[in-house]
Amino acid sequence: MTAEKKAATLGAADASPDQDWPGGTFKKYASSVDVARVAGVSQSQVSRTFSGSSKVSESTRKKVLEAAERLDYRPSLIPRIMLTHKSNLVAIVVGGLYNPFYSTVLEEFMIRFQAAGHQVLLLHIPNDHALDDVIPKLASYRVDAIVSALAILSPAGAATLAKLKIPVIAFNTAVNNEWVTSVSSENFEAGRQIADLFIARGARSFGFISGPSTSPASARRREGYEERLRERGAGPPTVARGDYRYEGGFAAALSMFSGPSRPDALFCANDLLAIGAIDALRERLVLRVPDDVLVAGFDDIPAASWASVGLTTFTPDAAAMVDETISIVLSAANGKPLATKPVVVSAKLIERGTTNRDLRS
Amino acid sequence: MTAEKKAATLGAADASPDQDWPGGTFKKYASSVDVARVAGVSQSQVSRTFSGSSKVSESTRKKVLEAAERLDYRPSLIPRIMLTHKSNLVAIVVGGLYNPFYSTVLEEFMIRFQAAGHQVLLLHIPNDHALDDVIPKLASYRVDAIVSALAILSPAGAATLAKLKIPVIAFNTAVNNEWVTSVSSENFEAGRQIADLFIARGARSFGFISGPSTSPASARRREGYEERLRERGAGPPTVARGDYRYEGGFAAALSMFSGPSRPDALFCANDLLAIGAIDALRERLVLRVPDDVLVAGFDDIPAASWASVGLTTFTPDAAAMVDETISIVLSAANGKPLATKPVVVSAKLIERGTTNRDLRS
DNA sequence: TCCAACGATGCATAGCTATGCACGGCCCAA
DNA sequence: TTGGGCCGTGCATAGCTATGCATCGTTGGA
Repeated sequence: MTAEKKAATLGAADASPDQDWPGGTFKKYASSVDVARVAGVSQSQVSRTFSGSSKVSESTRKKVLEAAERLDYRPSLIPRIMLTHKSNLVAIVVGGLYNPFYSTVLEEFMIRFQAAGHQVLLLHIPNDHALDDVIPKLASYRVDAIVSALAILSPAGAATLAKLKIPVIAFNTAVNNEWVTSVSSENFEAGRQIADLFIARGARSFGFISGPSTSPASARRREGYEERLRERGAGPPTVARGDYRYEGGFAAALSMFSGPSRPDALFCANDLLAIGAIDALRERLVLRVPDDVLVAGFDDIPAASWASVGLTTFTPDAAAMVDETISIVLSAANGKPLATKPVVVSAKLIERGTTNRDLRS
Repeated sequence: MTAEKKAATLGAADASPDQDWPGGTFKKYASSVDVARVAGVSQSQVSRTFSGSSKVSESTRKKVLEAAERLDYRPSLIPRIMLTHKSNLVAIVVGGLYNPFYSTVLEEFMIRFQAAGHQVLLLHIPNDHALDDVIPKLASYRVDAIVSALAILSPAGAATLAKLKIPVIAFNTAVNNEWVTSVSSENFEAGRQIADLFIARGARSFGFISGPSTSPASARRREGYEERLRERGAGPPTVARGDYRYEGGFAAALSMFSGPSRPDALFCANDLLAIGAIDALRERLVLRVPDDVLVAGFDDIPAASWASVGLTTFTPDAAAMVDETISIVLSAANGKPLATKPVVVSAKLIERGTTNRDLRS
């Protein structure tokens, strides 16, 4: 028993690491040094055993693994982060999870990042003004990249993030600069497609329920919708503002249909708005969908395919968006700025019951 | 310019930290040493400036902050973790986010943990057999606590987690041992309450759609339901197995109502199952809810209060559950085992349209 | 005027792992 | 027998911050 150097040698007297230091510091985990002492080898060999290096003999490996087992040793990643300047941590910033679309995307992200050997640090931001509060934390944990799944990321917010000099991938937002790139679904084209579908179904007057005024995705969907309506010679849509939530769609539809112009086709900036609007039409205004009003949304959340809803909508190919994001993150190594153009993935129209009627017949 | 010790002195020649070392190592962030060099003070004073210690003069503080600004310096938390054995990281393990209840809870957690100065490491586990894969990661990142928001955590899984000697709080699961404690909603009592409600509404024959067979929450809800039915002299409920998803409720209701016994009151282990069942009844079997069948669920997800659904259900007081969990985590310091009994928070019955009919009239 | 007290500063070190380098032993070929 | 690889091992150090301790200069009180 050679316990001369340190007064307290962990594992020499007792195999349990739960003990107080003479100095008063509390030692929670066994270290590679402790394992080395118990196994009777050098710390180097412990490290090499766990890093899978070949430079360790079978007998040593066995001794090390036995000692590690006894001490419940698991190598810490923390020093490695210090040495390599890579934490393998990716931060995902989310605004709200009330929209199932974002839950789905978040789940997909987790699975993919974990498979790629990264861990996910999750941060919540009530509004993008609060971004400044979390910036220091992001930097302090030395995250390798930041994925912003905020519905809205203002240019100012993007600039704040860029100051960190950490690669940022913004989801569904058009901003991009040296450090921020974006991955979005095809919004403009979807707006055009739905206009064509409504017209093909015989609609004459049109409505649009938007997301928050600052949401670029909502704006693009509306622009495509309006452009195509104009091209086809239809009048401009009546517009009401929602907030991407069920209640917003409900209220917006109520006010829109109590006004002078009652559209017979209604495009909503996302599915939650659309479902809220449908409920307002059916349950409060006693209008039939699709017989009186055609309705379409965007996102293809699970509820859109419920039998009682059957909402026509767009599937944004979330898997492809996540794929693109991951590959950008993985290629953005060594702290160099991103050299990526904004990525746009297609959104596929899924027609269901809420547009399944020819209004002319 | 005294740059004798190190060949490459960051900030002495150039204020930008983006440069390659002669040694080849890439330096991504400025360190406190770099700041100290630029500010012309010792590293200690830089550290003290940022830790808010009072032992630093106004002039020094100013010089330090200026230099830090120029170098984009943000103190790293990594060395602190090494010194204190506390990472301020809390891992949240989730199984699936398809159930909006878990999204809501997760969001609540994030907000509360961030407010308490912790960061959230999010992990996804397809099934609790895969727990073993993430255990090493959890240990390697030295998380302070683990919150399991898995719908199901088997005793074996709990034992695996306990081996880590990290406090584990299991959500909605009854297991608990020296390292694992649980926070659940009142399930048994809810089952009893809904039996009383059904009987008060004049129901005669009863049904239950369960979650996965291994879910303790589902089992408890059923037990309370069956016990109270027995006490009130009603026959045992017809039971079908679902999987906590909409599709499972839909299929279970179809099969149950194509069988010999058609219940006129149906309790489902969660809201998604209930909504699936309602859609099957209304859209496929052309039965009316609540006129022909009363239906109730559990969780009070947002869709439960949609006008088109109006589902009678139980609100599990997620806020209280999160509160309890957080306080357990915060009190579980210094690697000591938990000394907490399982916590049970109440669930409040919310009656809506799907039970709003007296079947006798 | 002298000493105590205090405020500010710098030095040195802990904390843990990965890895370059040197060294010792061994085997094999010449 | 000898020398050149080669395998395995240990030593020493980088990486960054917090903090106990010693030092130094200053101020205030006796």
